[in-house]
Amino acid sequence: MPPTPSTLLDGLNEAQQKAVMTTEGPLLVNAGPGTGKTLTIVRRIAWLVRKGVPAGNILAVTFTNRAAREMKERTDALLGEAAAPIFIGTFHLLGLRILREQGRDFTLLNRDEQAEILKTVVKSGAQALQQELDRISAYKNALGREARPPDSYASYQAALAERGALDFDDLIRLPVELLQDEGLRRACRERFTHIIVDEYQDINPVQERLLRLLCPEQGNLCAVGDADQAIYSFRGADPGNFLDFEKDFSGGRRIDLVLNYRSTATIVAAADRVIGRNQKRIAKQLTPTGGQGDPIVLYSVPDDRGEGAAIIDEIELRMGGMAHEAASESSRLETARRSYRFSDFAVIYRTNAQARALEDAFAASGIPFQVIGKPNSMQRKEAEETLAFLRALAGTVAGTDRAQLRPGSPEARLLTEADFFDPRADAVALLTMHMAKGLEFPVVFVAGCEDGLVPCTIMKDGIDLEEERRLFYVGMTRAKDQLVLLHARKRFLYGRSLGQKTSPFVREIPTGLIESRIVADRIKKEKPEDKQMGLF
DNA sequence: ACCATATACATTTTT
DNA sequence: TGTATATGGT
Repeated sequence: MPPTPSTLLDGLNEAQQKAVMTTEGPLLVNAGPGTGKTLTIVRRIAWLVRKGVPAGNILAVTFTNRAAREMKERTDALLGEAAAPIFIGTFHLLGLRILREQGRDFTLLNRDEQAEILKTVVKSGAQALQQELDRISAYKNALGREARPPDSYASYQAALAERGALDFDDLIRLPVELLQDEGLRRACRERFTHIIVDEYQDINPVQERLLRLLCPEQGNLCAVGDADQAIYSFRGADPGNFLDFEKDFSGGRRIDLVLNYRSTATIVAAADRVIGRNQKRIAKQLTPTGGQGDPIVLYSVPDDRGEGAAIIDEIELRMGGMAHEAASESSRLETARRSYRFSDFAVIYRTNAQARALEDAFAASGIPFQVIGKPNSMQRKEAEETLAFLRALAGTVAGTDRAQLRPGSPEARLLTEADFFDPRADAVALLTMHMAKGLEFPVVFVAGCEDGLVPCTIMKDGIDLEEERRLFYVGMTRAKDQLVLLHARKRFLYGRSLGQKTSPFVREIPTGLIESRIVADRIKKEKPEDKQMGLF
């Protein structure tokens, strides 16, 4: 029995209900971390259908396949067959569909193929090629805001055209060009009468333009997101679109989702205090619904090896290591008394370079772990082959329920490694703060909480301090039960010694919410046998 | 074509 | 400090 409109509001708080029921006109849903954003979007879609909006008129766009898939599965679960005509997908899939429907035929290039083609028109090393590709991408996404295209631009574009090829950026850029045609624009606007955009704070100028073309001035555009989690401006995303939404869409409404269902009150209070320091934001007070929980733990460790050791110690303690049970003071903690799986833990860091020392520590401990991120060049070929196979498989499987996907087709090419990541694998996740967005874990370790790394100023000065703070905020708010911050008093990174001071962001957390633990420097002349014994 | 050695240089990256 | 590319030799 399909749910009636009233059951679609069940279990939602007042703000969520409003976000579901405010179906006409521009609407900004300002949704803090853990506030039930996806639930709200899915109920809104179902609500629209139950209110009589033809399912084919609904457009829901996201940035990642993962988010799109989750949204699609949950919508299907609510609506069943009736959900089929709803477009739920990434910006790139939307662009691809528009191009296909307009009769455009093309092959879609992946990054390596782009580099191959660029290599035919400019002579430079692999690294320089990658940089040039980045510049080309930035230019395309800036939509002419950038004054001059990079030197190779014209010849690169000519080389693409010669081969009838498009790159990922073209999937958004070209539809924007096509939609300059008034007839097509009108047709699209009639088709998509209700638009929902997830992670709106991360849209770039071309994506914004595309939305403007698809949606009339006072149209039913529902922008969902959180300016406090805007972490991709270095890539051309413009959080100003989110902040200025109410100005840009006059008569638009705003609904704040502030009730956090994910984290303990301690974690919410700490994160809220930290992010409150930012100026460029829509102030909202994130409010916990859960219990107080344990204090945030701040470890001060001698160096990066000590950091790995402390993390492993804490994990073993929670996995019921008998050796720790009686000895450790930590067994008093609430989180120490619960039972965990390895996949309940995540180690989050600012730079990939930090992963190595942590990997070594995990490898030595025997705790299963997986580093989520870029494969190195050695693994890359292998990964690419596996990926091609999986894409082909996905093509045949998906092809059975929808004609949306053939092996090797451009649509299959939109799938990435992350889309085949098996979340059931019971292993500790090691990942960057960027990769962690949208995920949650019962226990989160944030490694490298030192000045220079959080915020990350070692590479470049003139960083965006507020974006760095948002990153740390994203990291903190991934934790459900327990947040553990680690600060190495000494760290070697890129051949430089750094990390004497604790991260200034950590110092913004009220002291009452933090419990400090200091691991002393190792005694200089420790016998090697003792160290070995200590591992077992 | 290959291997050894020099040297430059280093974040984050949804598709 | 490491890696990845550039170079110079064979």
